[in-house]
Amino acid sequence: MAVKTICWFRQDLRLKDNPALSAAILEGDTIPLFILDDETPKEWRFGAASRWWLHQSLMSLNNSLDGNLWVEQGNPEEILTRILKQTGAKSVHWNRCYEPWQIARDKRIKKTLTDFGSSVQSHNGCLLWEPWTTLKKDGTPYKVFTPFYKNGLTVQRSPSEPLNIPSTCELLECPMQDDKISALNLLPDQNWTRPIASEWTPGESHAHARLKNFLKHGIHNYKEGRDIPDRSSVSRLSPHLKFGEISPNFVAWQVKKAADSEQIDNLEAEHFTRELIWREFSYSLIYYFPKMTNQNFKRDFTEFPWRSDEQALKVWQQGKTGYPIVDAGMRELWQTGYMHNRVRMIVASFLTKNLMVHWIEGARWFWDCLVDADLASNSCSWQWVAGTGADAAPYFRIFNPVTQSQKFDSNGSYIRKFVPELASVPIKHLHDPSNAPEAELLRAGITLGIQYPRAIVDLKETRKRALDAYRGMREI
DNA sequence: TGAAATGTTGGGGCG
DNA sequence: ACGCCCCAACATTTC
Repeated sequence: MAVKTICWFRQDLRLKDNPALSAAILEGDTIPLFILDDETPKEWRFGAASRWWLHQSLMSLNNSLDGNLWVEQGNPEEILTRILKQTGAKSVHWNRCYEPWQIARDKRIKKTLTDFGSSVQSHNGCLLWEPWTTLKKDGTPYKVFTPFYKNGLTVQRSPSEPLNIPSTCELLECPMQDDKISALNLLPDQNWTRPIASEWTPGESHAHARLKNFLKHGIHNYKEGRDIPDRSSVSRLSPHLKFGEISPNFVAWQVKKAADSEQIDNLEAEHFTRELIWREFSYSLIYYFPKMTNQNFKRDFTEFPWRSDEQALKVWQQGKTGYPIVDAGMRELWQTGYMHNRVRMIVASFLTKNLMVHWIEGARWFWDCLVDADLASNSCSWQWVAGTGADAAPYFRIFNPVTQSQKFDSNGSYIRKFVPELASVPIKHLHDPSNAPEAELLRAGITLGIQYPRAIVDLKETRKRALDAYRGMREI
């Protein structure tokens, strides 16, 4: 009788370049398993957009596996033990996860399964460089990005030839019904009005298509174009990476290949790779500083007088701040489950500095809305903007949403797309309608406070307020 | 992967 | 021709 083994899929919903899957298949008849984990801490359960994505991604994976994906919901420790018993499988493979609660969970499961007599092998399918390989010479983790990046490029492993989709895919037939994925209840209810589905197609093949398209078009102007929210110069691979529909190794490998063969410019390739390494840096940070997800990395911010302003938070969430670039970003997020990176920085600066609301509130809202919500990237990036993080922007670096808007959405097309009520406002006043002459707005069909809100705060005043608070905190 | 305040320079208008 | 002022353009400092 053939050896049976389990490949436990978690955040690696793909066949290509999947070390755990390849290892399992090499070992014997493989049971591809996904578990919707009951143990995920409540505050980090997926929001509706991510659940929608997960549903689609599982359907796609199941399809690639000829309908043989085993799908379960509950406590993975019990489920794995049960399946081992039930099938007589003798080993389990998975790709490592790095969130603090996942590490604790996996450690426990490994012990239980080993005690049970099964072998357990974990693999690296989610990162280029695992945290324990990126330490400084003195054995401590990097807290600054640039040295992390530079050292990494010279010392860490280069992307390796991606693993192929196992061709001799011996899968154990799944005994369950077809609607097992639907039974997870990941899809939203009837009131769902967000046009996420028209914006995105989850799944491994679309992840590959997106990368291919990016390497053909977007990357050629990446260095400049990545800051223009209305231009398609960014890869938009983030949700695919988050669910592991594509591996960072595969992405880095393709970029390197294209650069080596001079299909793309070296400089553009570097800038894009740099962003991939930011992701690695974030993973290293939460691995060594697991409290980053809930607490300021910089301890001197402990006493910072964040304002608890429910009303302001709500207005920000709804995209009704009266600053068009902020509102456009927040509405893009709500409607599409995504926000362009430049705009993420602008809205985050606005929330944490102009409104002086704690970054954790912003992180939670993003977590709820984003299809690419990733605990490491989300926590570290929020802390970066707020000035509380590792190698963060200094607190006094406060974005002016009007200036940023003029600079990066100079023709206003991003604003007009997501804040359609302002479509007829002439470009001269589009970035800051609250300071436009009443008559000009009226001609565009806008009365402030009716069709579009008046700015909720004064930029100059709130900037000063934030700086004073920052100074006050430092003097303690 | 800022912005505002302040400082410096240099050209042009003008008496 | 010269000094003076204005101010844009750029540089530096500060938050």
